[in-house]
Amino acid sequence: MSDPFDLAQAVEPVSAGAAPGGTVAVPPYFAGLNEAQAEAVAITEGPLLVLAGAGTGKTRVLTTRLAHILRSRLAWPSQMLAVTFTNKAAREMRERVGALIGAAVEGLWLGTFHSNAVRILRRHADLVGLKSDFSILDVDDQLRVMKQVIEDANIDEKRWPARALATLIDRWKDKGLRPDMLDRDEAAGFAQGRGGALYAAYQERLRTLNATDFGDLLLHTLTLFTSRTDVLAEYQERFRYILVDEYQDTNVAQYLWLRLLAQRHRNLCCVGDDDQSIYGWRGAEVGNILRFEQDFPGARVVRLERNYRSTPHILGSASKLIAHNQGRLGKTLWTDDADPGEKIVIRGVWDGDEEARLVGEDIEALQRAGHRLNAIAILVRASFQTREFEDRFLTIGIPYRIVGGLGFYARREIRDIIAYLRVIHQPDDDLAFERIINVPKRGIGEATLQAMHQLARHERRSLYRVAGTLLATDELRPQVRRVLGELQASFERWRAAAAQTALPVLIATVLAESGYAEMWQLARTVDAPGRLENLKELLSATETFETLTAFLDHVSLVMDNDAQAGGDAVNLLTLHSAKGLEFDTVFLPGWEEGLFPNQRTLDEGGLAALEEERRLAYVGLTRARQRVRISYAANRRVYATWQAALPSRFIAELPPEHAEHAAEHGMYGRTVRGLEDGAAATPSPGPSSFGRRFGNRIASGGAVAGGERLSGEIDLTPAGEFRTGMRVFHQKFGYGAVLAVEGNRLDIAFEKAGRKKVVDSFVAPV
DNA sequence: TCTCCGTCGCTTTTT
DNA sequence: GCGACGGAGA
Repeated sequence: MSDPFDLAQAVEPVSAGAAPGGTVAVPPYFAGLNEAQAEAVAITEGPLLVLAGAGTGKTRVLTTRLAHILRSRLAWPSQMLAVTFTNKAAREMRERVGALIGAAVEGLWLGTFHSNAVRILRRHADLVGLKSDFSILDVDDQLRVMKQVIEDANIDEKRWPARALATLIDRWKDKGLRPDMLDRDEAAGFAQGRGGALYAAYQERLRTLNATDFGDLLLHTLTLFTSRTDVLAEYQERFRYILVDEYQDTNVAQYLWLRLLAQRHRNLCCVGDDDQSIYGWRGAEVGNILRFEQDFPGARVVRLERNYRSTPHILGSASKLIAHNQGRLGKTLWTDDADPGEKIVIRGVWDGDEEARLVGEDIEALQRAGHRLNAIAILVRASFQTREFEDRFLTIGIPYRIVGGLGFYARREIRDIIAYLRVIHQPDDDLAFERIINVPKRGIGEATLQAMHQLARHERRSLYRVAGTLLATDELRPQVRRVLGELQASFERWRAAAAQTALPVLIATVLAESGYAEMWQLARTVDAPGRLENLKELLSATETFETLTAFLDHVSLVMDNDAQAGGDAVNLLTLHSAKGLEFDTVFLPGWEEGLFPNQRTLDEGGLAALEEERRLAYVGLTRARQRVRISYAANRRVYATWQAALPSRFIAELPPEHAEHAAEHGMYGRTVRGLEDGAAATPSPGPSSFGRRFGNRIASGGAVAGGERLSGEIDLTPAGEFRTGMRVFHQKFGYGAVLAVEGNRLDIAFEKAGRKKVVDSFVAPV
């Protein structure tokens, strides 16, 4: 692997600032901060790492710090950059800072890495080969492009799936690596050494689409900063103070990005907790936070260790557990709470059904004791685990909500209609156009699309434009031509209307005139009414947007999980999406070897992966304010078959003085006998099916399909070589003679098919 | 172009 | 055990 820090080496290290630090008078908003918190707020100058343990008042410190800098007139809002990972976190911060200092938050650069990057990139898009109205692809689009690239390279997509390539490329982008920066070993990682070439082809394709994916937003800004020092200098000068939340989750690209921006003023404050780094599998580098003091010489480190959230028993358990990890910066959470609270309860159960039943009973008991369901959460390792609980809760009538899951904008009907809007906004958005060209069904099928693609590639124009050309020919069947013509006419109409129509009205028009709404009205599936509901919801959600562009930007960046506020309900969510949240009562089911820690993760990532799993357990425990109930089942259904399972190793890492096994049900005992019946006697159910398949992919050799792609010769036909009288061949219409040439359109008398107008790229001279 | 059927593959997912 | 996807046939 090449040194991911190549880029950094081109950059001066951020040196120690002579930090004046501290403030003179103590402003009122310092009241109530503990000593460490106050320090984290007051040290405004120079690099600062705030190690904020779970429940130590991190958000409060962040917002107070922001307010403090603004109040002290150290910087104008427009000179501050505050970066979060989620839109939700950004929103919360904006609200809380707003509450502290009022309207001055206007002008603050507060947002996610991605939204801040877009803001910069739109201004300078031309410098990295994009137009400023570039579109931001979501994962689906990304995958579709990837498939095209793989297909174009004549690689068998079965053997080398687009998914895998996408992951590979994403990881490169996470590291800040452009195609030209890969070293040989890395580039050879896919389809017998063609990974690097495919990456380059993919980037090229995105450029012609005037599009970026998520990783590009950062990568392109990095390119911009390193290639144009004048632009970089402008932003370096502007951002006097930079604040970063959840620093343990930054990837290399983000690190480099921050490092470049912070270079001038050196006032970079990063807040994070190495023990809560759980996104390594997505390219996050715990190393960033571990290395902070080396990266930024002279950095100060403040530890927030006083916990205001959990009971001593919970804290004691969490601390003991996480102590099993190596390579931590080390913190010890403490609380001066005199009441130790309830011990953590650990329960072994027979199977998933019993587990769900038990949790259900507990919740009912809590409910009777006056606890609110909103304050109860069930945190699972994998989302499919929620199903058993849902089933049970439906049966016994406990209201619940799934937190996370498919976000509003990820739903099919919403994506479809957004595709319509994207085409209205940017007719050249091929991916969007392709998505809806036959939705609802118009009879425009694969064959038509194929022809359009061929022509589009040949003429280097978009599908939408090409459609216009084809409509003037006999290339398409009359039926298809009519329908496509109507569609295009509709788009022209909508586009003309877009400028002076309110967004909800525009969308309603599109829904009605495209037949899309009707499609769902006629559908007699169970989900149809819900989808129509969602579309209605979209209408009201768009009311607040001034322009179509503003809305589309919002959509690409804010794949918000609409906070299903609702009434009082139990929360079902994954451990990953629980980070940053807290609940009175937390249930942690499924603590079994193979499931948690997850076997596949272990297979792929070894010790580092195990430690990340442990951090996940730590995150789970520290979500709880008052009580934690852990459970493990002796038998777990994995896909079709029953697997025997052993308790998670993490259970043994919980200290008996803080965590106790509930009285034996006698149920778990049966397991052991069950085990002897010949099922796997090894601890983990996992490695059997999971890991192996991945191995196959690497082991098996040749791709290659090739040969059969039609019409290489047609693609190669140079333009303008047709003359009147020339004899030609057309795939569909057969042989004929050219009667007239009008630009790229030919008027041809075919021997069998009669007189037709066709596009020259579909015709070969003979 | 649509529909039916067999095969494959199965974790987490802030943007 | 289930859904997504691709190929074959109507």
